Parts: sequence; structure tokens; C-alpha cells
Amino acid sequence: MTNSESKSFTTSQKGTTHDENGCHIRIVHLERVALAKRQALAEEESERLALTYKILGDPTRLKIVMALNDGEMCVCDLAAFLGLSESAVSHQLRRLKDLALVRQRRQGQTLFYALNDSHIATIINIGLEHIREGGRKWI
Amino acid sequence: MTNSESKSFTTSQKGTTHDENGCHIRIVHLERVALAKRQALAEEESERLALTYKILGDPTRLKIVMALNDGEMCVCDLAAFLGLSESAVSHQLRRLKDLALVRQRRQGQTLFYALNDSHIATIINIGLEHIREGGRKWI
DNA sequence: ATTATATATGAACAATTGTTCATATATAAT
DNA sequence: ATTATATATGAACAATTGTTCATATATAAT
Repeated sequence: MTNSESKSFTTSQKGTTHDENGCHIRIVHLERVALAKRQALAEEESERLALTYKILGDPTRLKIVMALNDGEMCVCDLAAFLGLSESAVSHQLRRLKDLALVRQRRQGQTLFYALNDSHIATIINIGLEHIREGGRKWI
Repeated sequence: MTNSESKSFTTSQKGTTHDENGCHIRIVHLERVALAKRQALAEEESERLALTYKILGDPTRLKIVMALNDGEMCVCDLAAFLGLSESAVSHQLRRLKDLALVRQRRQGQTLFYALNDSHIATIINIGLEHIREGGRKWI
């Protein structure tokens, strides 16, 4: 998007190359593949971004995130809300915390969890717009 | 966010209830749990939204999406770009298509894939902002 | 010190997932 | 009609994942 390089390749520059194992691979649009490689994120960053979406990609965790969007909650309330054991919720909160999606605040024996930053609500809202406007091919 | 109901619960309204199996469950903040339940999305919608993020939550598929952000690509170019078999790419494109994240256009024997709508790039960009600003606890 | 409460954690296991391999389909060229 | 090209699809299998169960830890109350 930020890049001014050509956006459509109608000219077919067919070619073939070999991968690191010497295997023969087919490339129809050499320049387009080269562009994709130049623009690609660092592997480390792709992995982290994918992991972030994967964490949001489980119904239990997503429901936790959406519930926290209305304000902080403690573990046993989340368990009651979800109809799951507190252990299961705690395991999922740990994963959410590891990816900086939620943070915790202790008050006595109780831990209150909250969304960690405003990006998360934004991602959810755009995701909702996406599913509400389009493809009916659910699963 | 859009709701004007109370956002923090300092008063602890302890209570217990029973789930549909008659099991005893603990709720520390009754009203907070009730609020979460009122605000929750329909189950069907939560499932779909989670599935959308899950699909973005695999490095291969995320790389496909990010590559398509620079313009359409055919299957064999994506395979070359990713260093994967065309079969593997085709399987993943099917999942992306099932969730309306990409669409396809045929030109002869070649199928060109492109992002299906502008939400997708937005979600990626906000996700990137999130991982670039915060938590260092990677995995 | 002992007990209760709230939550975290490790191991285990069924369920889900991503890739490979073999094969099928769709279009184009001869 | 036959062959080549580009992609799709089903089955199989190793790898990953979410929950449960048992146990550990941290704080508070007595």
C-alpha cells in the first residue's frame, strides 16, 4: 500500500528456478515474486503477528477479550460467564497475557484482567465489520 | 464501549449459582457477569469471528495475505514465494476463500488471488502496530 | 502456625490442524 | 481426440491445541 511499485502484472514473465534443495520450481511472474519477497516482513515478525491472531482465533479466548472490552473481570467471573472451569480460563488468560493482549492487576487474592491496549478493541471491531458485510460461506 | 453501563466494579457482590448440570459455581461480581452476558455476541457470530482470526493466525496464510496486499498473485507464484508446494498453497487459499479473506479471478488456466476487501489490510496494520509497540514476552 | 480463598501450573489426552502424496478437474494447445 | 498446464481435492499422518485433573503458589483471615 505504501509502495509505489506496479500493482498488476499482465505481462507473463515465465521462468523457473531451483530451491535450496535443488528442486525445480515454477514461477510464472518472476518480478511479482521478487516484489513479494522484498516487501515481506521479517520471519520473526510474521510469526509474532500470526501468533497474535491465532490467540484471538479461539472462541473461548475471543469471548474473554470481548467481555473485557466492557471493563476488567476476575478469573472466577470469567469462568462463570463462559461456563468453564477456572483452570481452563486461567490457562487461556496466560496465553492472552503472553501476547500482551491482556494485563492483570492484583487486589488481595483476586486478579483482575483487562485489555492491555486500545488496538485490541479496534481489531475486533474491524473483524466484526468484515464478517457482517460479506461472504455467506460460513462453516 | 458504546454502552453507558458502569465500567468498574469495586463493590464485591459475592454470590454463587448453579450451572445447567446443577454444579456449584462461584461468582464474585454478579452484576459484572450479567453485563458480560448481555453484551456478548451471538454464539454464531463469535464462532465466525474467531474462525476469521484463526485463519489469519497461521504463518503461511498470513504471509499469503500480506503478499496479496501488494496485488494479486497466482498459485504457483505464491508457492515459489513461500517455498511450499502448490498443493499446500491451494489448500490454504481455499480456507482463506471460505472466510471471504481472498477472492479469485480466472485468466485461462491461471487463477489470480487477491484480498477480498479493505478490512483485511486494516486488521493487519493494527495488528502490526500492536506487536511493534508492546510486550516483549514473545515465544 | 493453620486454614481458607483465588489463581496458576504441569501432565495427560482427545480433538484439530498443516503438509504431503496421489489423483482429479478445468482450460488451452495441438 | 490427445496432451500439457494450472490448480483443486481427499486421505493420511505427524504436530499442535484446549480442556480436565491433580497439585502448587500467593494472599488473607484466624
